[in-house]
Amino acid sequence: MELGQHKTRNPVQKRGIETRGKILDAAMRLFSEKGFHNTNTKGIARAAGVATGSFYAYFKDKKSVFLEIYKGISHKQLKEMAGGMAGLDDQGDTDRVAVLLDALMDEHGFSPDFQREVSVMRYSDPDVEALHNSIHEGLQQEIARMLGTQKERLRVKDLDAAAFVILCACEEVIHTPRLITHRIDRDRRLSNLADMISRFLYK
Amino acid sequence: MELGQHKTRNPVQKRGIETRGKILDAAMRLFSEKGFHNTNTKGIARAAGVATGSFYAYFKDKKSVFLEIYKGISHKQLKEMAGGMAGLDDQGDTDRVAVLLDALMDEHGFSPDFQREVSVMRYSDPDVEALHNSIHEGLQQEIARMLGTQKERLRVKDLDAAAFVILCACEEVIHTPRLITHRIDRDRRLSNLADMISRFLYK
Amino acid sequence: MELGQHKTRNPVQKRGIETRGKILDAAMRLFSEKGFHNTNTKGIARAAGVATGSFYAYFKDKKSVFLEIYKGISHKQLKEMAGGMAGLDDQGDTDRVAVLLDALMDEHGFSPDFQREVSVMRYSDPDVEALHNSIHEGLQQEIARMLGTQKERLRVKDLDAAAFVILCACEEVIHTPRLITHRIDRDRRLSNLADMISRFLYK
Amino acid sequence: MELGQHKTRNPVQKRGIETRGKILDAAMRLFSEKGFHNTNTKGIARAAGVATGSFYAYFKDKKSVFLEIYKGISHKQLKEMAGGMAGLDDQGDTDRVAVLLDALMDEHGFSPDFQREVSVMRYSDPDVEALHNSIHEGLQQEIARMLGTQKERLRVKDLDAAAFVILCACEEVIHTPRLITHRIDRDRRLSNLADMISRFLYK
DNA sequence: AATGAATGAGCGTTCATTCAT
DNA sequence: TATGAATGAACGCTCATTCAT
Repeated sequence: MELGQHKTRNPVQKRGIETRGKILDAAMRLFSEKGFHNTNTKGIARAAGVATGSFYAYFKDKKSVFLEIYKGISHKQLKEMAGGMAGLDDQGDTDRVAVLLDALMDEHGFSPDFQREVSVMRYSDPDVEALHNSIHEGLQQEIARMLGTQKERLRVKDLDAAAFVILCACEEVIHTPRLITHRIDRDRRLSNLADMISRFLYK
Repeated sequence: MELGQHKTRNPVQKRGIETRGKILDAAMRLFSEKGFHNTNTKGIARAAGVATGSFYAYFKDKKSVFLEIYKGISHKQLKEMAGGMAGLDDQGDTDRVAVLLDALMDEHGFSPDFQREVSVMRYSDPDVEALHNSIHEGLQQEIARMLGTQKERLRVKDLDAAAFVILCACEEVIHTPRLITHRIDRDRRLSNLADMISRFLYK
Repeated sequence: MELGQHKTRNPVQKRGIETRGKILDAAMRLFSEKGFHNTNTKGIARAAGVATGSFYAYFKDKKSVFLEIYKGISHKQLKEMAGGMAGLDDQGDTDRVAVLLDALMDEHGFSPDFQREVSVMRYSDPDVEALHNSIHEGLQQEIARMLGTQKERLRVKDLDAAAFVILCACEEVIHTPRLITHRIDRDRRLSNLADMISRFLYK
Repeated sequence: MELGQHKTRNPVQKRGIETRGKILDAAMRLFSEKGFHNTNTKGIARAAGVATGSFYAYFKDKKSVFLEIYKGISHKQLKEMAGGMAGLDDQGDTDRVAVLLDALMDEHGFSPDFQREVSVMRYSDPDVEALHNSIHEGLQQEIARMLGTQKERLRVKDLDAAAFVILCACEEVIHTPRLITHRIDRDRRLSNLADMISRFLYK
């Protein structure tokens, strides 16, 4: 029906929808645990408790499951972010930054390992890249919009660019330490990040 | 003689050194263009204009070429960074940040796309991860050391944490736009980044 | 369910069992014709009329097919030998030796060329060696047991050692001429062998 | 000059002859230790202290070294056997059999592991097979000739067939236990073998 | 709709042999 | 003559995908 659905089944019955869901769950678990390239379709099918063939009945190929999982996550992410931001129009500046950081941490909180795999894939796959860019853009706009609500208190003028820089800083600060037990503990990292952003933004 | 050379040829003659170099160049080009997983050894050999067997005469396997390239790049990187920092002990604050950014941009300037591939691989390969972490640590210490020379002018106290946050911010701001023709142009990105760092660091 | 099946398919349906069988047949044919080292997995698959991948669906690797074929043959061998021996408890001495020779010839009769390949492999592969040794031991014990039923007629005392020597003599006499159209014809070879064994064993 | 020398160097100078010898020695050592298939030409050259290219200057290919080594060994073998047999024209029967066994044991004594590798190769390579057959034939004729010198004492008539059967029995009895620490010790094996042969041959 | 057996292109890697120096 | 770098066909094996049942 939809474009890009490529002959895959579009389940409307309860059973089909469940099967589809089981595959998505299994795939997400395996991608997160072992990475995209070390996960194979047979493994996903087995983990989902279905036959290999069923996998291809519901999904065009391995990558399309990956993209679909990512879409789902991002959707939740953006909604959560928007929700979080909405409630703080009358908060103090420091709180705002804290909420922003929380929301972004939570972004990864949903599924840090899967997010990591996205960071990997976005460089080697155009589709993942495109999707990632659009999510990034969405988050950035959300931040910019939030900044727009308190313009008079801000020292920055170029809200879009500021949002971009903040988002980048947050992402990397959040991502990097996942890899190692870092010499600098979490509190020091986050308080410095929050401090940097506050000073940057506010008069 | 180096450890971990695993039966590979260690060329001393001109011809051998050239071949080794041709393979490294080709590998770097292909890794950068298509990513590690989409590059195969046959392809590298072909691009280098040598036979498959020659690849394995000089390198243990695909990954070891990758690591060797990365080692070379990082070595240059750290030296350059240290050099750049050395000359600015009596510069003004803004200049310092500019020089830091330049050095880090240049870091990627060496081979932006390969760096990108490193970011990819560090998540899925422990050796790449370890090497990347040690480079990151080196850069961070270099920044912290530089900050230490002008303590009285700084508002931040935790120099290590500050260095970490700054480095992360820079890396992501520099990396991300490589992927897309970005809506926010380079100047806006960089001036905001510089501004953020300056406000963060200095009284 | 058997141990050592290493992720391989364990077919229960007719189709799968057939495929497995086709692969075993083809492998046996090729091993016999060209030897283990000159037979490759692609060749086995082609000869079996299946894809390379199917080979690896049913067998861990090339060697495991070899061992499985050998196991099958040996099993039949030992059973047949035991059967043949059972029926002759009241036979004359010459007949006994004749029956023994028949059973051992038949041993090879099952698949002389494959047996030859076993003789080859046992020297270079520990698993083949172990299996071969256990078969050899089994045959030897069978002979010793048979000898034990007519002790009073025998001139040999060390039944185990006698069984060993007889078995060796038979094996080599049977094996060797497979290689060439021998100058000494089969009847001369076998009658001398039988004569030697009889004189050795009986008063 | 000679046929089958295929463009290989035919050294007459001392240096060349030495090099050739070093290669033969190294090859023999490696073939014996690791088997033909697990020995590679690079390894032989390295062990011989010469360059890969030199290997091919003196030998057509890997197999031809193998054959040449085997030829050398067999030559010595046959001569030794003939020598041993010559001196015993007036010995008693038991002694004769003992001498024969000694000579054949010694056959393998020269280089048991290389002999083992011959047993392997003769099945898979026609050239090795042919050579092996001609050696076998030579040994057999030597035995038959020896038997011919004491006809009146023998009960066997078909000397050629008897020689064949004896040789086979000896070979296998000698070979087999190389593989395992045998349950039946050497003395029991050999005395039974000698007994069997004596009873077979003599009135 | 669901199964899982079958497919085969493609991978990383080895090594006997050749050839430029 | 001697070197050892270079060659490339061939290997064992994997796995995303298809298709007969």
